Amino acid sequence: MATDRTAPAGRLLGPEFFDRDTLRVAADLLGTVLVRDVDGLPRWGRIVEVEAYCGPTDRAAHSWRGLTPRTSAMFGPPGHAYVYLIYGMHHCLNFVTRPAGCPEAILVRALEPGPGVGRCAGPGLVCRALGVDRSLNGAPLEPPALYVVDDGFRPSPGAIARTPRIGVEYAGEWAELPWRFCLAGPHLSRRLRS
DNA sequence: GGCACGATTGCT
DNA sequence: GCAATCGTGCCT
Repeated sequence: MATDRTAPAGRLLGPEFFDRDTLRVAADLLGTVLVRDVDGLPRWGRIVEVEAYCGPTDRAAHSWRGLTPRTSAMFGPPGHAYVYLIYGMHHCLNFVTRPAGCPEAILVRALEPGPGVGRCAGPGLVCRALGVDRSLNGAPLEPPALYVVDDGFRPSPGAIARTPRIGVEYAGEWAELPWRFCLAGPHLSRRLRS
C-alpha cells in the first residue's frame, strides 16, 4: 500500500503575505506547509523553525554589506526564494520579505517532515530533504516548484517560542535579538533555552 | 590572483 | 572537538 504523499491543500501564501513586517511574517509562517514538487512528486513539511534577517542594518544579515551578486535576491521582490551555499556543501532556503530594495528575508531552519521526507532539523537538512538548491535562487514561491500554503493549522499561542538566532555570534548586539521563532516540539534544529 | 571564512552537519 | 569543502567578498 503506497503512502499518500499528497500535499495539504490550503491558501497559497503570495507576495501580499510576505510584503509585511518581517518579524510578523516569521511568526505567521510557523505551522504553514512548505511544498517542493519535482516532476509531479511532492515533498512537504510543516514549518516549525525560522529566523528573521533584517538587513542592511542587521549585522547578522548577508545584506548588511549591501548589494552583492550573491545577495541580489534579498533585494528583490517579496514572495521569492533566496538560496545560498554555505560551507561549500549545504544549501539554505530563505523567503524574501518587504518590497524590492528592502533586503529582508526569513531563513527556514526546520520542518516537521511530511510522508517520505527525511529529517529536516536544520537549514541544510531542509534543503537536502526537499531537493532545494541554488537553481531556485530568485524563483517566485509559486506552484508547482516551490511554495507555501496555509492549510488552516493554527499553533496554540503557548507553543510559539522566541530565542536569539543560531550561528551569528559575530554580529555583536544583533546576535542577541530574539529573532528565531520556533514551534515547540521534537523537530527543532536545537533545543530551546539552555 | 590570493586568501580567509561562513545564517552547517556529522563523526570522533 | 573538529574536519569537510567551495563560493563569495575583500585585499593585493
